[in-house]
Amino acid sequence: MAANTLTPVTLCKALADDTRLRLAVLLFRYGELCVCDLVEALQLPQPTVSRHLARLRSAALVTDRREGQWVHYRLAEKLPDWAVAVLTELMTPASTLYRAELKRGAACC
Amino acid sequence: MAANTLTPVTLCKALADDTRLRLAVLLFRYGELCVCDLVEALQLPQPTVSRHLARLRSAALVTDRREGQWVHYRLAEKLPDWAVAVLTELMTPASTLYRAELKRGAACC
DNA sequence: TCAATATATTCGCATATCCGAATATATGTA
DNA sequence: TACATATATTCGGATATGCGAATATATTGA
Repeated sequence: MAANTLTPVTLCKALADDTRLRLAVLLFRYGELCVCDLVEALQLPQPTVSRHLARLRSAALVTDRREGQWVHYRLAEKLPDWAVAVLTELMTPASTLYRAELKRGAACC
Repeated sequence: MAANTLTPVTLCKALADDTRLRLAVLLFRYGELCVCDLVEALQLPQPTVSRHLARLRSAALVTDRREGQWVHYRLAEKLPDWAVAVLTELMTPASTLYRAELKRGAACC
């Protein structure tokens, strides 16, 4: 998957899936999270989460950072202002819909 | 295509295509437009435009109104606030990208 | 080096999406 | 009624997407 420039359509495609939007909600709210946190929060198979994270990464929406055996994901720092604004506007309705919460106590890393 | 409730993912899917985003930009900017205006503005085959308008309609993002032989489309009036906000934030980058303009003089209706 | 843990990738399949081409439907007018 | 214009739908094929299952890779620690 080639790294894309973030355009409005690229962003919409990236968020046009429940799993990826839930991931975006979690990263937006919690900042940086490792894959195991996200797997735990979404209650989905790890390969599924990894594949969707790869999509978000190839859309230039998130970046990853390896730290030992863990890989931490976060929203890209260089996101254009409009992208941050769109994400911000999506957060409230998406959060209401998904009620995604991290079980911080059960964190694996 | 069954009429959907507008959710964040539904909205993103609806806008996750260049043609549909361009249609949304035009309707956002100009209010109400007939299909022939949109066909002229986008320089795309009429069936293509109609199909994408149908997608926007089934996403509950636009409504149509027949007036004689013309069908006028506009953004739905009952859009949730968050959807209007998302659209608003997408307008500037999308307009810059597409530079979609209506040739009002050549309007067909 | 071997085993355990965390993460990513590949494969095969079902379904969705997009498009061009052709056709169907609706309205207005002669 | 017949024809022209505006719009919608259908069809067939190419490509994209999402998923479960299996497997590969990377890191850590014994």
